Amino acid sequence: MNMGLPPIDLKVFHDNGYTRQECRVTGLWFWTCDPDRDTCGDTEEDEYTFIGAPIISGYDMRGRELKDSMREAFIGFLEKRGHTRIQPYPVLARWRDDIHLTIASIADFQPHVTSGDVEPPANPLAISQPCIRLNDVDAVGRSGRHLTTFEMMAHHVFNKPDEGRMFYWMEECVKHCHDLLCGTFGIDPEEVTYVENPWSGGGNAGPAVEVIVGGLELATLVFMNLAESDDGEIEIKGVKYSEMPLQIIDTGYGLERFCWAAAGTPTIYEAIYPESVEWLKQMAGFSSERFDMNQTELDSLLGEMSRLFGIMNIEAGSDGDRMREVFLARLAERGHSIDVELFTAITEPLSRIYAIPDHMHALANMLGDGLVPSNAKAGYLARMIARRVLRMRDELGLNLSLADLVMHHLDVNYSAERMKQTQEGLVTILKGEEERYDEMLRKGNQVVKTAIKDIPQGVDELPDEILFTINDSHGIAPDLVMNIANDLGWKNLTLRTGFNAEMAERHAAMAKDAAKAVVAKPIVEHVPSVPATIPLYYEDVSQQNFEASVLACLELKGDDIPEGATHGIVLDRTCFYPEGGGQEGDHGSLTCDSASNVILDSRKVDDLVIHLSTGPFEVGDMVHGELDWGRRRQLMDHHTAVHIVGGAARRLLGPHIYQAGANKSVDSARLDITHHKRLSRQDLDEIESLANEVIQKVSRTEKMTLDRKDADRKYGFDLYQGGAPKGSDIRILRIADHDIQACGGTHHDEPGRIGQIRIVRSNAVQDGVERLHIVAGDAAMRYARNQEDILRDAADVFQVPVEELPTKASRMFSEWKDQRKKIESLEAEIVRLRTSGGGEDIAEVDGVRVVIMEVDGDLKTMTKMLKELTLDSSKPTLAVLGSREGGGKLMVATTENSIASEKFNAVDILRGISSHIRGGGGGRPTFAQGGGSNPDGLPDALDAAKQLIGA
RNA sequence: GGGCGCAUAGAUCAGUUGGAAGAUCGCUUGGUUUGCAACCAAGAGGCCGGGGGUUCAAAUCCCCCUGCGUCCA
Repeated sequence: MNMGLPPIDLKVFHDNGYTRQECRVTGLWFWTCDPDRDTCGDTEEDEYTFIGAPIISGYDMRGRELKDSMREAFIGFLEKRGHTRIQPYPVLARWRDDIHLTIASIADFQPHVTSGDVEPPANPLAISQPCIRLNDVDAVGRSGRHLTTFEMMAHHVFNKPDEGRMFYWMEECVKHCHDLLCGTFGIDPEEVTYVENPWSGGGNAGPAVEVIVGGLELATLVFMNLAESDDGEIEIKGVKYSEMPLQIIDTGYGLERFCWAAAGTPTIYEAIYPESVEWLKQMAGFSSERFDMNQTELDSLLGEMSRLFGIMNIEAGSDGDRMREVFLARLAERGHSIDVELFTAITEPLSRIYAIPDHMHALANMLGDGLVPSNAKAGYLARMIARRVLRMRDELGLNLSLADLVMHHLDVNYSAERMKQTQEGLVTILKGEEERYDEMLRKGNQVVKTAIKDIPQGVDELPDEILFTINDSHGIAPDLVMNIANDLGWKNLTLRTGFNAEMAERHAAMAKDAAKAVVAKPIVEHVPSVPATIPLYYEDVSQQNFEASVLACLELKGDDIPEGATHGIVLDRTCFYPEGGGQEGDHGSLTCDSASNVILDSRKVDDLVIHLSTGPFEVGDMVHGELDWGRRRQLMDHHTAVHIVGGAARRLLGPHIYQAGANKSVDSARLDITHHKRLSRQDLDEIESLANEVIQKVSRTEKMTLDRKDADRKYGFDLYQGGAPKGSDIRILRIADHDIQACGGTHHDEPGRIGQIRIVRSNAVQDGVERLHIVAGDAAMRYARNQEDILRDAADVFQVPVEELPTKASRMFSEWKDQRKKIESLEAEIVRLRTSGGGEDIAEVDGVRVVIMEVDGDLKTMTKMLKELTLDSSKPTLAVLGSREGGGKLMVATTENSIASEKFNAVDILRGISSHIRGGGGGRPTFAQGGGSNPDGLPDALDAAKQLIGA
């Protein structure tokens, strides 16, 4: 067995004088042409060499202009060498269902191209793909090099050696890279090391080369030719792999890092966002004078710090205090002796000034692609970024809104032609986010106040549970809680070292618990190996019956089987549409000479349609299939209507409207759309009107099947509203220019057949996703009739015409309220009358008025009576009331703070007498109440009370 | 996708182990003042989100629904 991978020994290395060495620090093998070098370049001993001394020359510009030239140089170089330029994909990975954001250029081609099912858009190709990665979001601004959003420049090759298609492999790939670095960019070859470091992930692996330039990893070249396999002959990190037919070159060149190496600025942020950094420094009053330095001294210090950060690994959650000590000690070794205060005073504001433009860029990328902020899924990521910006803005004391920040960013750093969202839409969304953030802070203050009000002001720590709950449930981070508590007077409070790391661990543990995915049980145990079912429903959507032969008859399994269905029938062809794309499966019947069965549902398993039948057929039977056409037509009404409503919503509300889910049943349809605020009835009316206009105006829907590559190119990724489809052929439904999407459902050829569309109501599925409830065709009429029935029934109750229902109902309601109040005051009056006189119920014991009587009424009425009796402090009273209602009720009360309450304990008296009604009870010493299950014992209970008290 | 929290007067929110529905602001009326602000006094204003359950007793405990918030993946 061949353990591991062979050395990467290429002609291009030898031709350029490179030799293979083992790194003294990491133990990795690497190639270098510097005779003195014994480290691979990416170690804690290899400092950046380009700070203040650009390693790539000829790029004096900064910011957007620098990025544009660098990108152009890269792609232009590859174009000259036979690569085709591909336009970047969106940062929202809508063609995938496993990730929200595009995290690498290769993500564009996963899973269909990398699996070999679909041809790449070009081969070999060159691209610069905007990516977003939020794993290291805490390090952004602090490390000098981390970014949440960056462009991954790449050349990709998809080889199929078995089919004789081998474009190029390692040798040519590394040569392209080396020629680019040392030729086009003029980098000194001694600064470049190639580190052998096999790559593995997601079931694939292969040899890989990390390209380190001046101590910074500028690129990675991955040669993916292995797939996980139990009897594989190559082992990497304990997993066995074998070669696969598709061999892919996946490279990644960090555009921003090239820019940094060409600019030689203290941090990467000054290279790519220089105007923003300057602007924010000004706005925040950050200048060298503030630290008693001149600009040169400050720059030199920052450069030194950046070099140090480059070799010290700052991990989120590591011990900040210790890290800082080591850092400051090493900084002092380099002639920059500063104390902790100065260090903090410089790095805290600066890290925010650096992070804000990066975060704004990520926001522009995400929202620009039409993302709507939300409390779940990808939308949450955008909200989190927006909140981080707002938080940093507040900490910097900037008098700027999120909208101000984004406008500045678009103006200075962004190429607006990339944006699908309008600038106006962007500003509206961000204004909404800022309002929400302000509201969260306001509420948070209140929450903290309530949570800590019983905690003594002298303590120095808050219970962990309080901090966890406030963070998780109210969005107030622990250190913000400290600030708020401090303002409220708890001056000694501090946050325990490592608390934030503990909280992160806790969240990680929770996420682990939640990871147990529920997999739906298959409805058949074994999928038979018979030819794929031919779908007649695509050729003619109005075909209602057909002849077919039975290929398999299966036993049905699982919980998800309709009542009465016993067998799954597989035919060679069918008009039964199987459940899919939110459209429910068809019903109907199958008949042959010897049997006739009802079909209760149709499902798709792999490429077979399974007819859920009430009985079996023999394999080989010729059957006649008959569709429940009323049901199917209604489903088509609803499915087609959903497309039309979605298109109408997009046209009226904006380009961020995207389908987040849909369901089409017989009674109604649901369409979930992404939108940043709740829809009003007026919004719904407008969408409804436009949808009905479309039905009238568009005479035919257009259906076509395209190769995925052509579909992507022609219509873009908005096609995949219904989710990421599988396979290489994409069925497309087009309703004029109104709506175009990939969809495998059945639709009317003529939209007019729907008749009418009504949007019944909307509700929020989650923040940022609005669910529209739609009825169309006959269902719309049934719905309208049903509504009218409800109205008529309600009107009959009030005995008024339907038109007068609202007036009548509101008058009845206010009368009911008035009368309720009147009854209350009358009850009080009765109590006053009953308790004011002398009578046999009233006695006096030791100067305390004692009232013992049986009354009518429930606990609430009795409570009022007791109030009347005992609230007057000039007449100290002990009252015992009993009622026969609900099994018998007893109440005992004394006048508070009087001789009555001193002499008598209401709870004791109640307990002493409640046995007579077989019950219990309790309360306070001055007010007790109880009940039982023996109303007839009430007189005895009251007599017992008299004896007990001595009245 | 998973977790947590909230819903009480027109507004903002308290409400302890289940046992008498509250505060502040606003509102109305009266007083004070040339007038306003301020102040004093009195008063009105509650299906405690909806539905079910447990209990002698639920704003409070349990379940479901609706609306809202928030954290994590």
